[in-house]
Amino acid sequence: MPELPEVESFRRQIEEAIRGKTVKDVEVRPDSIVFCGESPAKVKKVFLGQKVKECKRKGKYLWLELDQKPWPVFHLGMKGFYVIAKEKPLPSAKSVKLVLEMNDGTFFVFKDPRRFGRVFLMDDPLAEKPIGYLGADVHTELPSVQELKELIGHKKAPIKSALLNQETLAGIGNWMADEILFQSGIDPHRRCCDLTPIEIKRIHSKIRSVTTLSVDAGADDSRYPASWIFHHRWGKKAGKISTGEKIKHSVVGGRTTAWVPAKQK
DNA sequence: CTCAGTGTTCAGTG
DNA sequence: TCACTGAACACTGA
Repeated sequence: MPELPEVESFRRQIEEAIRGKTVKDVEVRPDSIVFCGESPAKVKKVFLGQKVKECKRKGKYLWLELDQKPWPVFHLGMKGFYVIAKEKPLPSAKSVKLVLEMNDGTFFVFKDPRRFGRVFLMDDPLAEKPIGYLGADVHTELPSVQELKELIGHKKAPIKSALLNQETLAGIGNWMADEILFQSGIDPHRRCCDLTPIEIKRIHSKIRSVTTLSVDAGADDSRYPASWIFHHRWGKKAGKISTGEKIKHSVVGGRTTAWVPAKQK
């Protein structure tokens, strides 16, 4: 689920559901991996009795600003998600990591079936380790074309790897990178330093449009334009885009990559 | 039964 | 030292 559009969409739902409310009860399901070694008791103490002032995001990280620090910072990993509910999850509910009961009876639930997600406790999320090293957020602080050129123009890595690198730009994941390069008409294997200024300009424009469109669609992929490769990239057998050209799959930047050789040079 | 996957980190290489 | 690559991590579903 979680690339920038999905995380931004969760952020908005979370603000809507629990902003300004106070945490009345906390259930932490012990998991030293997801909670980075913090004890359940400590995690519980961070939330209990605190008012949620804001829910913020940078790249794929999201955090709650509470009355007191430290603040909880979440990363959804590959399969993590949040649920806003009116009822408490049953003890038997699988992959639940954290449940917050707010003072109005709303429940905030964090689930992570694959345990690649993380919860960190931080005093200054924007300055500290993972988030502090992120590049500019492609939704809220997209660099100019010129800045993008300076950021990637000299790199020897494939353009797809550069787009996936969160220290270069924050928020793009596997499907977004493929979508951006598909719409830019650029082969994902191309080295950054071989791209022309015109091509970098095209990539810049598509970073903006793919991000904006998917965020505006609330990360509901059924609302993404029918022309997007997104709708066809997973059917690995005989995959074709809407105009009939064949989709090829290869590995770039360590990730499965879907691209259309007939359209991407 | 085996393998890939909407991600990140870290050891290893040049 | 730096840029880059590939494996490891944990678990589910095809």
